[in-house]
Amino acid sequence: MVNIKRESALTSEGGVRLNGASGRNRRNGSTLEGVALLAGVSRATVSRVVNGSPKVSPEVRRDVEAAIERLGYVPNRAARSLVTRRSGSFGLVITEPTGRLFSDPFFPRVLRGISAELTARDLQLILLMPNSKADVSRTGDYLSAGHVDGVVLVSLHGEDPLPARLSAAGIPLVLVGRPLRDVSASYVDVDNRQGARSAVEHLIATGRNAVATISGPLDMPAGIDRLAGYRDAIGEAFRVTDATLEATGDFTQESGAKAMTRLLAKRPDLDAVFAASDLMAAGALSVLTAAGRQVPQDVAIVGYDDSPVAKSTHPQLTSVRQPIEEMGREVARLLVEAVEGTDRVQRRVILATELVKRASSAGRHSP
Amino acid sequence: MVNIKRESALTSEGGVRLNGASGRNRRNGSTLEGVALLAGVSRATVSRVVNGSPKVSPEVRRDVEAAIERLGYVPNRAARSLVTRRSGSFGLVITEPTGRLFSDPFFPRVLRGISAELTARDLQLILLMPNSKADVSRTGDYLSAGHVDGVVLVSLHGEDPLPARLSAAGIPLVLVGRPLRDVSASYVDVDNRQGARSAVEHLIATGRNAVATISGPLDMPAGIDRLAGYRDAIGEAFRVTDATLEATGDFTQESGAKAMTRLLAKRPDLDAVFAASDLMAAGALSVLTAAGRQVPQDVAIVGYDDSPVAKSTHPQLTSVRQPIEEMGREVARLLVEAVEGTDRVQRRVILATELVKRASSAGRHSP
DNA sequence: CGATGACCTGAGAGCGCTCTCTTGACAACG
DNA sequence: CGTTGTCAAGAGAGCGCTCTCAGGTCATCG
Repeated sequence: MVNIKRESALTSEGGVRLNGASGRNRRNGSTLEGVALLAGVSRATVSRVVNGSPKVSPEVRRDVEAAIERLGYVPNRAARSLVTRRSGSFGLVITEPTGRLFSDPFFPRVLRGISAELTARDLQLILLMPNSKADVSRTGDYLSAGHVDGVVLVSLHGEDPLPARLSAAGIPLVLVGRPLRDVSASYVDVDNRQGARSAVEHLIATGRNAVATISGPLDMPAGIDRLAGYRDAIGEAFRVTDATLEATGDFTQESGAKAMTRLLAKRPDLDAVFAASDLMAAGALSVLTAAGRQVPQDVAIVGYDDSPVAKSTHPQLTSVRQPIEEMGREVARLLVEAVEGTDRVQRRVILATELVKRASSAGRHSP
Repeated sequence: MVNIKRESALTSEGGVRLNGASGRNRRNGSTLEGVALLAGVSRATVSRVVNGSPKVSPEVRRDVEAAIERLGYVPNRAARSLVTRRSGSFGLVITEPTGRLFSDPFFPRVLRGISAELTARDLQLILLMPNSKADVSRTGDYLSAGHVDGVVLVSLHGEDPLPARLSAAGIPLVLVGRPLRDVSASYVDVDNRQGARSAVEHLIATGRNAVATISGPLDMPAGIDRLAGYRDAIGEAFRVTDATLEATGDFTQESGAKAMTRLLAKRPDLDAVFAASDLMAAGALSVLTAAGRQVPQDVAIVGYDDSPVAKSTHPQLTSVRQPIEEMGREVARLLVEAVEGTDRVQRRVILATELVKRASSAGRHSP
């Protein structure tokens, strides 16, 4: 009795739906039930077809597909997600207030990489940009509530509470960039150390003897690693590193200019500078020019990031290019693996950089 | 009988859940049912409390809230969305292949504005960056399927099929930036025309007589409007505009340099340039310097965007600053209104710009 | 003092989907 | 010829939530 009543109600409803949108908010009226009715099969069979189950006979499959096509049926993600407990979406958390995020195209490029990979797999990216402490907490609530299948964290600061919270909640997590503190999560990074090293080796190879550096902030992995790479190259070439050739900035142009001023005061004999960002390199360049040093004749400069700024200075900056899109793709791949696989192995993927040579580091005696 | 059985089953399940995660994938075991059991009320009442219904007595509300707190209950969005037919999320579509998206911080800033506004309302942002024609089509499928409550479109190109498709599907739509073709959707834009006009008026006010412009591409609203603003100011000051003072670029630095070369050839007497982007201004600056013109003494320059590049040139560029975050916030507000309200009125919101004066346009005779 | 609201609260149906379990058909086997 | 196995397809029970209706409790009023 109950069954019959239910069925008939559904049948008539199905009919209504076929005629177009019934209630408000009903974007696409067709449901599994409607398709099943039209194809003359059960809901379960339609579900099998939609999800590509192998145990459906070819004829039935054909009929069902025709019905789906005719009704323009699209599965309701909410309903599916309710039972599968998978949302088909990933959270991307950006906690960078301003700074790097806005001063170079790093962020959109990572995004594009991640997005490309997820789109290909029919997965969605949910963007979260907490602005305040309260926001961070809410973001944590949201992510822990199981609304996403996994999380990408960008620009992790030391005291960020999110990684611990998420891994406690058992949510797959991948970081963009090596975290400062050791957190139990996979991450993808570019080889900052090797990138810096190759830049400095290039300067040395073109005949520079007093190679200074303007490092990034030493509380950020990118700052630390690029300084380490600089020291690697210097140490290998000259056996010793020299603190008077090192100054610290914060990746901004002003900080680069100030650091350059300090370096010139300490070491008027320097003949090359490796800056850990293009912006700092640009700042250094303006100070050098103002001080009457010719670039690259008197002092060579190499920047980092290969950002648009590198091409807007005069002379244009030699710079270290990073495979940022690829980094994003790799992050997405890692995350999907973590969600689908059962192993909880943490992975570290480090991508190689490339030195782009321009006028600012041309050899002393070359044209 | 059935009821009792059902209740008891749930009770025992509830117990299990209290002890922690039961099955895999169960992030947070507590449900409305569990909270109701603990608080000694019905599911419906808990639902009322959660959704802030006024018709709940203070004592009951207190009890329920305590139970929610104790269980760490978080509503399941999928279940809610299944019945409300609202997803609580908006799609953000970016169809810009490279160009502007990566050469200035416009995009992250808009994003931040949108995100701030949505986060405050507990709504989610789903990012979609179609890379190919096929991607665009899939994106359209996704958005039309009712998985989002509304859509933001950024950087609309002329032949983009999305607006028509979405408005046909009845999905609220807001555009970032005025579209080239007239589409039936609300949009938010900055006042490109007035921004350009004020820049040129500034040049004229500081004694320049032959003010040239390097416009953006004339198939983009930003390019068209900024040129119109230039002509407004010139027309008003001199009664006529002069085509020999106009050259077209594509917002990039190289195009700015080339346009400047052309302008110098046509009008060696020019004493000011308004470029429709900072990058083009930077390109123009390098050409002028190479040609032996002093900036700002011989030729003044004003850029547009107030991007980091504006501060990296020498001299630094006067530029038109746009309220980009605010633009994002406004977009989000419009969209939320469109979803919640019943009126389908299209709105156009135009935000004012601000001229940031720097050395590149200092008066001819000032220090 | 019974009737009338006003106000809370509970019962129950269902949103659209997945997935287990069962059924039914048919072939192969002893 | 009965038994067993195999495979396709259906029945039905939920997933967790919202929302309509119905009921129950009081204070208020004629």
